[in-house]
Amino acid sequence: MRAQILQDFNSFGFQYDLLDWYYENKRNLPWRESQDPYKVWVSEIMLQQTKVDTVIPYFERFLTKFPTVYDLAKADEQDVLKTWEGLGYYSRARNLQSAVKEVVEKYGGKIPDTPDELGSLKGVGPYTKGAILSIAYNQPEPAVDGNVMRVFSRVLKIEEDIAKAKTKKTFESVVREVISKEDPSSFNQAIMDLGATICTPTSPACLLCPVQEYCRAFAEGVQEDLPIKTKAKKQKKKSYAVLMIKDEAGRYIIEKRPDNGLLANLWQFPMIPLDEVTVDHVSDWLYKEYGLSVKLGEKLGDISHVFSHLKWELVVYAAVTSDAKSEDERLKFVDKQEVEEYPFPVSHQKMMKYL
DNA sequence: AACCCGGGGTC
DNA sequence: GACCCAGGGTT
Repeated sequence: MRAQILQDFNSFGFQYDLLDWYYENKRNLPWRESQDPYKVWVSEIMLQQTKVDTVIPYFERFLTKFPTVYDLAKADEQDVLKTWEGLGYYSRARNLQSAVKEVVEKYGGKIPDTPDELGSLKGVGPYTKGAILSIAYNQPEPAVDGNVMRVFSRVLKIEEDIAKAKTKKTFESVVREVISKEDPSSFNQAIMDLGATICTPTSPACLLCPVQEYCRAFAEGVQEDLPIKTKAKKQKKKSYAVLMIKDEAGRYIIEKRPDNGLLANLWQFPMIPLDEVTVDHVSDWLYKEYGLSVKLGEKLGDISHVFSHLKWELVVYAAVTSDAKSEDERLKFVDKQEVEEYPFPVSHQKMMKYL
């Protein structure tokens, strides 16, 4: 079945030309300055669903703040989230720290180099496991991500839907056969560089491609039609009133989000779901939920924020309270300067201009 | 297998 | 807007 796909495919020629190109053209990236498994790990987590250019400054800051597994293991989670602020998918940061703690406690600080041990760490799935084993430990393991599926769907003209889990397994077995056994680290990184710079999603630069002669899609002129991927559904809309509540001492009220689900453990200005109450009952809702007495002020603005699976429509209001504290554990009264010490989602950073 | 989980860049 | 990105966890 799988052998069929690779029938008449010149794996050795492909490897040679790909690696030859990579050694001459590889990108200089901060996590490529060594093969330190910790740096490779951090970079791979940050790069999940995130472009290289976005990651670079975060990676530099993160490594400065948490240079070793020991530094990250002992860090305060809020501090870790603050360093991750703006990067998105915040569970990545929490899972990473949790896994690093396990590495320190269970493996004496040495990052495992076996598929089973590595794959059992929180946040380390099939892709990241393969990436660390190949890039840091030179093992011929597949690391199949979007780039790999795009490149090989074209080179081998694979027309299965890459959104399906089964298709990903097909690519894993393909890579397992095609990967260079001499330099698997460079091979996997070469495919990623190729996918990012030449074999791009739209208008690939086939005329510059080092493996053009091996590409079945190019031979037939169908490279733009691959990979085949079913479309994502569009976002559900949710509306909230957001209150910038000021107390009589001039402090603002912020709220810690729950420790699971969307934007877990990040902070925000209190939000009132407008599918539950209308704007004129916002302070009633707030009193019921938090025991807080608030007087609604003027409207400050509208903010729209798109996530991968939902869309927030936020209406921001000023508000005042004569309460000076709250029994509710979630709430905190902080002055304007202090707000900056807490990790906020980007949607709420957009309202800081109203402070 | 389907859904949840961010944010930014591009066309 | 729609799509993409060095995916993983949960149900």
